[in-house]
Formats: sequence, structure tokens, C-alpha cells
Amino acid sequence: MKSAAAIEFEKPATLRERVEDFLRDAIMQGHVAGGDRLRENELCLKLAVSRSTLREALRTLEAERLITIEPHRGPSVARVTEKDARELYAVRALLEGLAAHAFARLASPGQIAQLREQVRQLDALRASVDRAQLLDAKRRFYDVLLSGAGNDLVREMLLGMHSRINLLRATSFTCSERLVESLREIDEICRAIEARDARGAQRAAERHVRRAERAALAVLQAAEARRDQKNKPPTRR
Amino acid sequence: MKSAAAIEFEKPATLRERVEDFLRDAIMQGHVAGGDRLRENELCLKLAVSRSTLREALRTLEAERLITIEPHRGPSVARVTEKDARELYAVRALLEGLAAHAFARLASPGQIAQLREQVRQLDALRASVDRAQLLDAKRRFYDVLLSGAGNDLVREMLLGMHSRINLLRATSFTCSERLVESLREIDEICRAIEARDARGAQRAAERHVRRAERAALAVLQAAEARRDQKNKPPTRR
DNA sequence: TGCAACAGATTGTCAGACAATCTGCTTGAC
DNA sequence: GTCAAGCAGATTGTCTGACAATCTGTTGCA
Repeated sequence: MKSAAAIEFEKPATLRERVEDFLRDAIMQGHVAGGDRLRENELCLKLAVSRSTLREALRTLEAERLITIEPHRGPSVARVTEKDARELYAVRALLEGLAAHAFARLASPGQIAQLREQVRQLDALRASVDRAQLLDAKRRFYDVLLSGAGNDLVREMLLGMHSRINLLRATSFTCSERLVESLREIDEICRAIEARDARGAQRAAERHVRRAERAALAVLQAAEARRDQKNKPPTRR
Repeated sequence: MKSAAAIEFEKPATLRERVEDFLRDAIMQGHVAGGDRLRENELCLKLAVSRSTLREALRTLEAERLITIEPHRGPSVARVTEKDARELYAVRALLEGLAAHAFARLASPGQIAQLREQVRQLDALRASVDRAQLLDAKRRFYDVLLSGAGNDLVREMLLGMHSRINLLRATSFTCSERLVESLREIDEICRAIEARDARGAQRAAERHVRRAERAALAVLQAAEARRDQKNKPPTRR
């Protein structure tokens, strides 16, 4: 019952924060698709909040790049293009590498044990079909890793990036083959950390992200091809 | 008269954007100090805008971490602690390294020439006493570098970080010795790029940031020591 | 000195309004 | 039939005014 954990899970104090959380969830769970417009009036009615409150929440989401707001056109759910994804993964590889390196150097034995425990829980879910459960376990793993790395800026940046990556829907865990591979890579990171091998942990983390990228891009390209197929037939020629 | 440049300098379309820009400037120019509270009514009166508009702008600034907003206490100018600065520079080193690496690989000869031109202009300002002019030249250098690197995410992240770093006031250019050193380091980055030596450019960029960090931390620590000296005397004991 | 209660200031949220702008549809011309 | 112009409704940007919840500094009491 650490107070830090308690603080982490405290209910949002303000209404605006609850709106943010709700919208963030709705986007990441795919209840709205990339490119969908979010009309203010609709959302006000659905969430029973005023426009002021809603618009403030939307500004925050815009800063997180989960939505885009164009003048006189309003907010829409962000589209993650292939280029976006590449850039996202390139930065993520660097930052996760940094975090793994720092964790291997700085974490206490207790924190390392915690990390291993999270890996074990992830492994136990290997056969699970519940996507949400898997994502939650993954989130807990990163919670431990990023908290122990002692760099709050990196933590916040990566948390923001993870929500964008989830928006991709092409999460590393999308297909089960990738899942097994992914778990092995995570185990490698953890093992390097247990050996206090900072460079090794960094490299393992970078490798993990690069592989996740490859899987994600494959899914993304497949999705785009499907979309093009559907939209292009009535092409002018 | 490239259209891209024209777009870059277009006047903000909405009032909120102008408010953002004004506040961002005010903070970075040091017109308000770290920790200062920003009372909504005051700002509304001074800027002649409504609270809705102002509060939206403040949310954006909060996301950029230029201000912090605490529930029922309102916005204050962010304080950059020593730990913040270290984290900031650690990430900045990685991202600028990435940008330099990408620029060396991808930039067109024309872009490289542009970069060199910016370095030349910076050099010409070596003796200048006008801080604003120097900062502007530095900004233009980074504009060229980050545009040519082809990674918009990295560009936006670094632009945001630069505004926070300027908030530090302990800019690399604060003391003139550091300025000369800094210019040499920038020249090294540029030379590696001209030689299409991506790894070398990356390392030079990382080295540049690490040195800037050292200088910034020195200034920051001196400032904190001074502040402690002033605040601590009436200590309880 | 320390604590409690109170008053003023400030923020969080709401409702309603109106002009500027966007969007889709109708209409008219070729 | 296609294309351009124009109009009407929808949507956003911004403002005003309001009120309850919370914070903050001060006063008064023990």
C-alpha cells in the first residue's frame, strides 16, 4: 500500500481530467476511428459537460497528438501514417534504450525483482485471449521500468508515445506469433538488467522496439492497402 | 520566396494562438520568473481576451511544460530544477544526435549549403552583444537542421525542448567563453555533415549537447546557491 | 505563540449568445 | 450532363456573466 501507488490511482480531481481520460480511452480502444470528426456539441451532450470544459480537455489531447484540431473545422481523431509510425518508433527506440540503460544502472534489487515479476505475469498471459488484460500487463511492466529509470521526462514522453502507438492498433501484440517473439525480447531486456549489463539492456530494448516497428509497419501497410483497394476503384482515368 | 517559409511565418489564424505566442515569448524572455503565478483575470485584462480563450492557451502551454497548472491554484511559470535540466539534456542529446545523423544521410546539397550559411551567420554574430539576435540565429540553424532531417516528430519535440531550455536562462550562450566553444562544436557538426559522415555528425551533436549541459548546470547551480543563500538565513535551528 | 474562524480572491464549471467560417445542396448557365 | 455560383444550415471561435468550490491571508481568541 505504497502512497505512490495510491496517488497514481487517485480519481481525477477535476471534471476536465475525467473528460480527458474518457476520450483518451475511447480513442485508444478504437471506439472512434482515425480521421473521425469529434463534434463539440455531440460530445457535450454525451458527456454532459459544458463546451468550455470539453474544449480544454481537447486541447490537452491535441498536445498529446491523439487528436488534431484545425481552425474552423474542429477536432478529429489523429491519423497515424506510415511516416508517423516510423518516426514514432525511431524516437521510442532511443528513449526506451535510455530507460533500460538507466534502470540497469540505478534500480534497486527490489525494483529488479518487481520487473521480473511483471515479466512473469506477462508470460502467464501468453495464452490469454483478452487483449485488454495483455495491454494492462504491458503497461505495468513499463510502469516499473520507467519509474525505476529515474528520468521523469523520459517516462512521460514514453507514456504519451505508448498511447499513440496503441492508437495504431498494430500493437506488437496484435498477432500471436509476434506476441511470443515479443515476450522473449522483453525477457532478454530483463535478463540484461539482472546482470547489471546497462549496454546490453539498452541494445536489447532498442532491438525490441525495432522488431515491434517491423511488425507494426507490416500491419499498417496491410491496412492501408485494404483501404486503398476500397477507395480507389471509382478512380478517374 | 518559398511557400514553405511563407507558411511558417503566417500570422496565427486564431486569437488563442496569438495568446499562446505572447505568453510563450513572455516566459522565454524572462518577463516572468519561474514559480510566478499567472492569474487569469490579470492576463485577461492585459491581453483583452476572455477567460475561455485564455484558458485554452494555458492548457497548451501546460502541455509544453512551460507552465504548470494545479487544481484550484491555477497556472504558474514552470520551475526548471537541476534534475529537470539533466533529464532535458539527456533526451536532447539523443534527439539531436538522431537529427544530425539523419541530416547527414538525407539532406540535399542545397540544404547542406543552407546549414553552412547559418553557421556562418552565427559566427558573424560572435562579437554581437544582442542576445535576441544570437538566439534567433541559433533558431534558424536548428530550423534548417531539423527540417532537413526529415523527422517531424523529432523536430517538434526538440522545438518544444528548446523553449524549455531557453526558460533555463542558462543557455549555452550565456557566457562568452562558452559561446566561442559552442560555435566550434556547431562547426564540427556541420563539417561532419558536409563529409556525409553520419556517425560523426551524431557524435558531434551529442558532444555539443553534453558540453552545453555542463555549462548550463554550472550556471543553474550558481543561481540555486545564490537563491539558497538569500532564503535560508532565517532558518530554524 | 498557536489555533480557529472568517472574508476576499481565485479557480472550475456552466449557460447562452453571436459572428466568422465551413459544407453540402440547389440552381442556373453552358 | 458538367461545372460554377450562391444560398442555408451546421460548426467553430470568442465573449459575457454567473455561481459554487476551494485556496489564502487576516483577525481574534485562548
